[in-house]
Amino acid sequence: MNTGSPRPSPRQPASFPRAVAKGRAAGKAAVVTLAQSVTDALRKAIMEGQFQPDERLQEELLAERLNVSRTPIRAALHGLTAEGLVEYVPNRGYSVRRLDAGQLIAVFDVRGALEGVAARLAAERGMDEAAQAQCRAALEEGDRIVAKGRLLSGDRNRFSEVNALLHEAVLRAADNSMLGDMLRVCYNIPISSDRNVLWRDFGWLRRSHDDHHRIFDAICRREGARAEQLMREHVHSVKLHMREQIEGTAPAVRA
Amino acid sequence: MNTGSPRPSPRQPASFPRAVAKGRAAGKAAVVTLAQSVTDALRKAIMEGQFQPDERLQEELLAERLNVSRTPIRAALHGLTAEGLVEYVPNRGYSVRRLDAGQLIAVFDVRGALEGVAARLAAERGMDEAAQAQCRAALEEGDRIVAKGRLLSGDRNRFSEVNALLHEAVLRAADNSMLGDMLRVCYNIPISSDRNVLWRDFGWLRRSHDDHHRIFDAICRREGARAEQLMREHVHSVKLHMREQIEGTAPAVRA
DNA sequence: TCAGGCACGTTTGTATACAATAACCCGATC
DNA sequence: GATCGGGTTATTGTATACAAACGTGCCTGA
Repeated sequence: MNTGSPRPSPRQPASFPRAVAKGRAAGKAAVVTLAQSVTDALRKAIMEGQFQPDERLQEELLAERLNVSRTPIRAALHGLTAEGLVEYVPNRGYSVRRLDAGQLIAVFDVRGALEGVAARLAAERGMDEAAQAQCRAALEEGDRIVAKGRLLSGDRNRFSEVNALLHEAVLRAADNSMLGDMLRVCYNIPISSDRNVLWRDFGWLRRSHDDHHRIFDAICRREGARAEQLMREHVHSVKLHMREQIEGTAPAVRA
Repeated sequence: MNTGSPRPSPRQPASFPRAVAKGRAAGKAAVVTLAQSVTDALRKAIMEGQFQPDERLQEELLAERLNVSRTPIRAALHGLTAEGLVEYVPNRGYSVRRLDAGQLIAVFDVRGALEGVAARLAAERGMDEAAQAQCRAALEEGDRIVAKGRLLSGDRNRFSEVNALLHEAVLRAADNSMLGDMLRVCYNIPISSDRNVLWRDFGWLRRSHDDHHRIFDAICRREGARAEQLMREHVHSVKLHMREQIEGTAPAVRA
């Protein structure tokens, strides 16, 4: 191998919203390829609403902004299309997918069905010790939040995390990779993600937390049908809550 | 792992389209881009079993075989990864996804949930005239097949088509694009596709057809819960049937 | 004035060249 | 004899050049 020739490799860590972490510059080398970094960066940008719905995502423009070539951009857009965040028309390119309120709500029907099955499978298969421990810890954390009787400042985010931990534990216990893949798609829909639920109504939060307790109980008792039923109702209530929010606060849905 | 020679490429997929239809030369102009043609060709090849599970899909090799460059190949492989047909490891490339019997069966749990919701939504929303007509035509076709009292030669394929038409009509009536996307993924799993169900057991075929009648009836009566219940049981019976086949005929599942 | 068409520019689609990473082979060393 | 290390090779990752397709605006002609 000739090690003599100078190689101009003028790639700089670009900044889009942030820099696409490439190389092993910052901490973890978790991200292996540029295409993945770009995918993550774009996903984040879209989820954060940095692009308008229906806004065109021109390859060259994005490439320029992220200081990479069009190749990883294309790969990322392709992937995001599969994730449902982006739309694609042959010879016309990519654009941010617009989801009207109806479609958004419709996602919850899918989520309800999938998470319901996950709960049932978790109950039928049984949770291992680690998953049970994770659930118990999450539930206790939730208990502490609810016990305060009102919503303090940081509690919303913490309850979101608690919520995520529980659903994730159920999903893992279900041991069905396809289920996981599909639910990930649901979570990636910007607004339908639980992370975006405004846990501002304390009463509703408490009810939601109670759902969690009952779902965990059903799973531990190996009552599959009940677990499924509870989980579906749980997600359904999120759907209703979300619909209220959408219909109430008009411009909140810019997706 | 490598038994013998360092580069084992002794096994060539017997036949493979020598070249994908480039441009709009052949027949339909339905396919617009090469990448899509390649995706379709590869999907078909994988579904037909022209590649072994876990077999590596090397970009250059495929490019050579299909007479295109690596670029559309990469796009196709990326897409097929999202579809669940292909696995990807960074810096290692793509390979045909191996699904063990368990995972295969697990797909039906997902399908059951999704199609169940589709049936419920179809019932709640109501079917338009066109969809109803499609269903009626399909059901009558099925009636004719069942009326014969036994399975004639071409009937298996025709019943598969009837089956597909019905499920598709329900899906369209559900009017939930995400549901459609996800079910498409399920259908693409090689063996789990209904098209691969061996409709050899006439009694089972008749029962399946009867399910179809009842599901359609429930949808027409706008009985959402019943439609969902019936559809889930319908898919569940396919799952059981499939499991029997897998466990019975050993080598049928080379997955 | 308006319709049609042609030319141009922009943007995507594909091919190819090059860089980087991971597997492999072989030899050296403990 | 087994393991570690360097060098080699095969294969993927990225960049870039070029071709094709679509949209646009101007020009022409009736």
